[in-house]
Amino acid sequence: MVTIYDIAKACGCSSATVSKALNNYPDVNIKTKEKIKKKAKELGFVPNLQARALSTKRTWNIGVLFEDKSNSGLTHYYFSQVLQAVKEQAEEKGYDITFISKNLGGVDMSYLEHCNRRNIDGVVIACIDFKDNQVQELMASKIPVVVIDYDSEFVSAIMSDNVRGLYELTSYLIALGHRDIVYAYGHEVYVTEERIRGFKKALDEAGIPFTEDMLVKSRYSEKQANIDAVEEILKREKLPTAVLFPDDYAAIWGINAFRNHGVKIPEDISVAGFDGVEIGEMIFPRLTTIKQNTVRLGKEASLKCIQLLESKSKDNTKITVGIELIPGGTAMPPKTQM
Amino acid sequence: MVTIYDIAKACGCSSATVSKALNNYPDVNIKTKEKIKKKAKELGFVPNLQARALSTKRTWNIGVLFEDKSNSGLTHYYFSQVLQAVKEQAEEKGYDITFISKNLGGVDMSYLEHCNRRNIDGVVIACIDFKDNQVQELMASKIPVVVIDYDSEFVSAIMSDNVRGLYELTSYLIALGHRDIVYAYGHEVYVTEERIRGFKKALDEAGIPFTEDMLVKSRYSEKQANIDAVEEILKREKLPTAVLFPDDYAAIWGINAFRNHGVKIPEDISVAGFDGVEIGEMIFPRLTTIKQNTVRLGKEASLKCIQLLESKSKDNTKITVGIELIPGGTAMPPKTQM
DNA sequence: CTGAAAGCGCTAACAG
DNA sequence: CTGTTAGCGCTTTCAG
Repeated sequence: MVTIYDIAKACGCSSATVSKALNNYPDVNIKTKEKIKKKAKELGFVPNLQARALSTKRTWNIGVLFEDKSNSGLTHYYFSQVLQAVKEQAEEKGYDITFISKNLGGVDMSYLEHCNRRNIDGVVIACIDFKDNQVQELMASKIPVVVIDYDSEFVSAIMSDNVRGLYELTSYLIALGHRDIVYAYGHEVYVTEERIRGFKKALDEAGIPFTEDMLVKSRYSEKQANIDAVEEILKREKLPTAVLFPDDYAAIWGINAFRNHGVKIPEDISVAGFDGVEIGEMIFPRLTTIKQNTVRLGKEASLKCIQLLESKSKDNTKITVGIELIPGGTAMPPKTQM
Repeated sequence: MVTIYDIAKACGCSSATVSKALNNYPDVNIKTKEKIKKKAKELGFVPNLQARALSTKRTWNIGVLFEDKSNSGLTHYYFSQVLQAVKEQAEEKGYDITFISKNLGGVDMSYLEHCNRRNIDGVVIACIDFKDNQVQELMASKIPVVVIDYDSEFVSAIMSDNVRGLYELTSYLIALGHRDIVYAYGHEVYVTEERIRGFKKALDEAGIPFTEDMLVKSRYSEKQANIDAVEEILKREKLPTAVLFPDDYAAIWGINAFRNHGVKIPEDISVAGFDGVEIGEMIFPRLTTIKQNTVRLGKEASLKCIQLLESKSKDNTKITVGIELIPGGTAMPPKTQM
């Protein structure tokens, strides 16, 4: 391993000058600077980030906290896209990503402790359960934090326009002629509340009275929970003409469950998802859904996090990212059975 | 931030003793050890890994190099599963993951340089293009390296039994009665060569003469390339009765392409994929495929990497992980048209 | 413009 | 069993 001392020796100057030259400080003779840089390249010098971090208190590392209840981790159809965007944007700015987890190495350790051990410069949080004590602890810490799809007084947040998402989707179905719509909603978290709000708003505007049976409890990203939801719905005397699922993944299994019971989609029941991930395009007919802008969500989160950590501050800026309705073949006008 | 000096002061001992106590060295009085540990917890001490790394030359960080030609990154249906397993296993052993990339922060930087900057302890490589100079450079470096699905004299490798995968899949189709089988193969890399070998072996054993038109060039994980492959096949005078695609993702778009041309799957043509990821279950009928054991691949890679880095060595152990045939509704006996 | 020196937080001989 | 000391590699005053 070649250090700045090796370069200093080779150039006949001090390590301080080498450091300054390599970091492009202005107060170093242009000639010596060039000489040092040349020599550094020649010797194959690679700066040691640990050493640098020790003296600068900057690791150029951004923590990413992502845990979902279904435990899909990196394989999550929706979040993997967001994470990819977070990562790409961070890398573009020179930061590496470190996943924050509990129980590292069998020792259990809080998220905050993990962050502090690694001295990450900031954290992006995208998880389902923001009520988790450890997540709260992290948000309340001195570390710059950006959350995705959560609303808090204390941290910066990037969010999808969830209210509008469900509002547009529901309005679209209503426009198709549906009135008996069921929303199989996901885990009871902030995002879900927002979506339910959008759902009700659309009904309200269309003059359709909201009744409790329009809401069925389900779960995000969980196959069985959605199959169960379908079975519950099928027990009803009067079936709805449209069912909205928590996400695209859920919708696909929901559709399959309906079909296994002989219910035709979209002929008998219209179905829609949420997220707009590629699996919605793989099935036939294409899934009607709301596309979330995962790339923007991720990039904005990274950028905001970097902005915060570079100014060593925290704030509670909110950035809302738009959504887009994607009509597909799974939602059609209801059969006129009158 | 509380340091070992703070603890030392509070306990009336030296920092050296604190360090030893906290690291469970045997040569420290059990009483003082307990006192120190208690005090450390009390003060909320969190060790600084950068500082430790600087003196121990161990960062407890494993690099993960993953680049595929389709640039899907973390959103790759197959690799995200492998990565998740690598990550989980690494974390269980106390290691964090760092993604290795080129062009960090706009500056272009080789994979090796990225590794050296971060002083990662070892690397797991799972990429398509092992011929890449930078990948080769990394494999040839002093850093312990484990590759997934590649064969090299110089590094340890974990691989799926690709030969057997295509052998079993092809044999299965032959057993169903197919003789006119086309393999739309992916990028021309090691894994592909292996699979083609398995394909030919199966034909050979069944006494079916191999002809060049049984092979069609396609690409892994790329929608358009596989649609193109389908279109090329459809131009033929005599259609095959079965088509094998590079992976499940490819197979799904292949099936859709066939259907868009009025070709019924599996009635007119049988189709199979490779990988065994969940999307194969989402479509109807379920995709016939070969399931790769992504969890084992990932875990073994992590474990091997850790074993190497802990012994500060490199070797060229090969571990082969089995595959499993998953019959699905996309492959049926061919229509008897005689 | 250059360099000496101290320090970031921790570990690792080596004495005692 | 405990403490002194010298680094690990880099940055950062502060003199010169």
